[in-house]
Amino acid sequence: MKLDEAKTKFVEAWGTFGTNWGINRTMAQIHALLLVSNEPLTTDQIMELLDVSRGNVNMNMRALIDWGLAERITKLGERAEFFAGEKDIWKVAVKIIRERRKREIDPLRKTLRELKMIDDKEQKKDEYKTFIKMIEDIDSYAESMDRIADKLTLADQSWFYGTLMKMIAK
Amino acid sequence: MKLDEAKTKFVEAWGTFGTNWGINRTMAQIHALLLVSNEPLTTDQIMELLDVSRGNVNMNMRALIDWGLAERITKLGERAEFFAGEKDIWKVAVKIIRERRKREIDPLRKTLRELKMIDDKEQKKDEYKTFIKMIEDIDSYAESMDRIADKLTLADQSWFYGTLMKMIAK
DNA sequence: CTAATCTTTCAAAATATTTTGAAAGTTCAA
DNA sequence: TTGAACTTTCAAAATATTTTGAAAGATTAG
Repeated sequence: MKLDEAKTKFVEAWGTFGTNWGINRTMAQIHALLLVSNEPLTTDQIMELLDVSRGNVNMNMRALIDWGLAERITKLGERAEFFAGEKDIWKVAVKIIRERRKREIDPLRKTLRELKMIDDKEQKKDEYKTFIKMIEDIDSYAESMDRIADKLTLADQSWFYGTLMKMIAK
Repeated sequence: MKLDEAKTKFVEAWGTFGTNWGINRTMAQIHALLLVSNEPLTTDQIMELLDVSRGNVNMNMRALIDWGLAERITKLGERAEFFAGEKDIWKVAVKIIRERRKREIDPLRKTLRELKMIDDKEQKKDEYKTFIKMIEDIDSYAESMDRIADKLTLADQSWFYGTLMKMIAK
């Protein structure tokens, strides 16, 4: 396989994987494109390379910037904006974890807290106890995941690959 | 809030969260319904309670059984099949992790392996080195996640809440 | 065997999500 | 100012996913 071919395949594949973890295809493809590009790219270049519309690039670039996965670059003497991708895979991973946590864990825990507010008079029932036990089990698990996500997010790479992975080792 | 009200809210909420982690709404709602039901339910009961079609219940029940989140129950003297949900939240979590790993990590690593097969003559280029470095960084991170998922999946609850969480503790 | 009861399938319909593209908005050099 | 170059917005179109429901397939009691 040629290098360029591999890069193209990478962009396509990253787009597909993105959809598996809640990132839309174009957003993931733009991100992949920035990852394999040596130079920052303009909106027009991205439109051309991915064959998508201007609006699509614009919206998804904003999302990428919002996630911290891309940044705007202005070049002196150039009118158009350029975009560069975060190339440090560790940082990319941390940012993705952060967003997923925000979308997947936080709202879950919020809802669980609300569900615990049940009328006093019903609290004698066995059925109540079973229900609350389940809610609390879920929340306890969610809390653990939250802590793990937090730790991973703040940790540095060497703690992760060293200390943590040694502990996890088979 | 009344207990029944809370249960209904839980079913609705679980449906919404499901979609955030790649499970469709009905599948997650059926799962939630089984979680809050004291007795196993029939297809007709689920149709009635969730107000969805027979085909929908049937397809999503199969998926739940496939994931190991529900099981078929036959009652002596009853013609219809009943379904019960896995109530142990720890086991539920383990099964969800297993499926997500299968969908999110395995195919990624497979693709990355394929992308490394680049023509010899291009391997001198700096551009090649940068690309391969990135692919390997991603794979190394994916491998770590894979190991963590594996460990979590095989671990027992006490190791998770005890040993691991102590290590992660802030 | 037959009919009643229950389960499964899948093409078509409904719904949800993503993408387009043209118009409006902004910025800046002249 | 003006207008060229660029960015943003968002309603409508395209696409993807989920759901329906009726028909076909199984199973069992009689």
